[in-house]
Amino acid sequence: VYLVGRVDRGIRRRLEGSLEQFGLSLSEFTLMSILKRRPGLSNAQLARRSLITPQSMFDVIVRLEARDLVVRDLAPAHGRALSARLTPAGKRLIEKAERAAAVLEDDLLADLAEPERAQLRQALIGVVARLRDRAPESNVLD
Amino acid sequence: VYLVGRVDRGIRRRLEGSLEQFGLSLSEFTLMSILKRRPGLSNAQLARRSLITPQSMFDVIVRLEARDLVVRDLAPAHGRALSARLTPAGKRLIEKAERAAAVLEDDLLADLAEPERAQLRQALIGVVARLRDRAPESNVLD
DNA sequence: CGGATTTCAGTGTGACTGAGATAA
DNA sequence: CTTATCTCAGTCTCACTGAAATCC
Repeated sequence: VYLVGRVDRGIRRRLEGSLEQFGLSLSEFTLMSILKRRPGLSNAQLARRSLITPQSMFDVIVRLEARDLVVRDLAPAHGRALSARLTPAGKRLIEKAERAAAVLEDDLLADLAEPERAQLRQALIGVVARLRDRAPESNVLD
Repeated sequence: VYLVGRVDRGIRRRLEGSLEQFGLSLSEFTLMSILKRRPGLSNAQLARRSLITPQSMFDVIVRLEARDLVVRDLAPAHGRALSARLTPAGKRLIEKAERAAAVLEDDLLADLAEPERAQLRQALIGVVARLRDRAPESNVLD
């Protein structure tokens, strides 16, 4: 249980150090990284995906919007929901940042061969799924 | 990379909720859990093990000391270092808290059979080791 | 003196809860 | 009316940096 905590704190410090050259915090990096793969998600959807509250996610989005790395427009036919996506500048920045992150990840996983890496990834994805299942307001569709 | 972050945030919320019945924060729980297995470690040693600064660890220890869950005495022949250990009350409390944590962990790993669990554990331990290697002041001996 | 440790003090980020406005 | 969203405001815990004192 707290092995995950230690790994997270360690990665956090390392990755934060590596991301500051891009002016990105870890939460900003994470958000942009999700948005790159799933453009068009709303704030509420992003929050559920990341297992944080919509209010917390909102802070992150606002900061990135102010820097013109993210834009939002009204989601097609869906209440007040705002659909978020990366701007061209945002895309360029996340590409560079992800390359730095990949270097770090590769270093941390140096002891593991490819099949084991995939297995680790799968195991973690499984745990995330379980965490979301058990969440107070689970919304599997997002 | 950020899979770990998501898992950690999810576990954090869940575990914090489950630990508050014991009046323990997650960092307090983690410290006591380490101390149970490795009694006699100093503040600086505990900090290195947990990948946080000695100042941060200090805050946690002070709180637990005030509640008589942890005591410290001068380490045998080693400068100013104070050797920390659990009090009987501390031992009783961590036993109960760990049982609650085990239930949660079991639930999260429900999809994985025992060999895969062991493999996941080993992979994470490997990453922690790598993180400590790369740390600014690595002290492998602790 | 130098290195490791403990301790005190101040800071700040990132998440949280609570409350209000708007839209289907 | 209910539900989901977005938004604003305030709070708080945790770890951080900086600095000082102590001990081989």
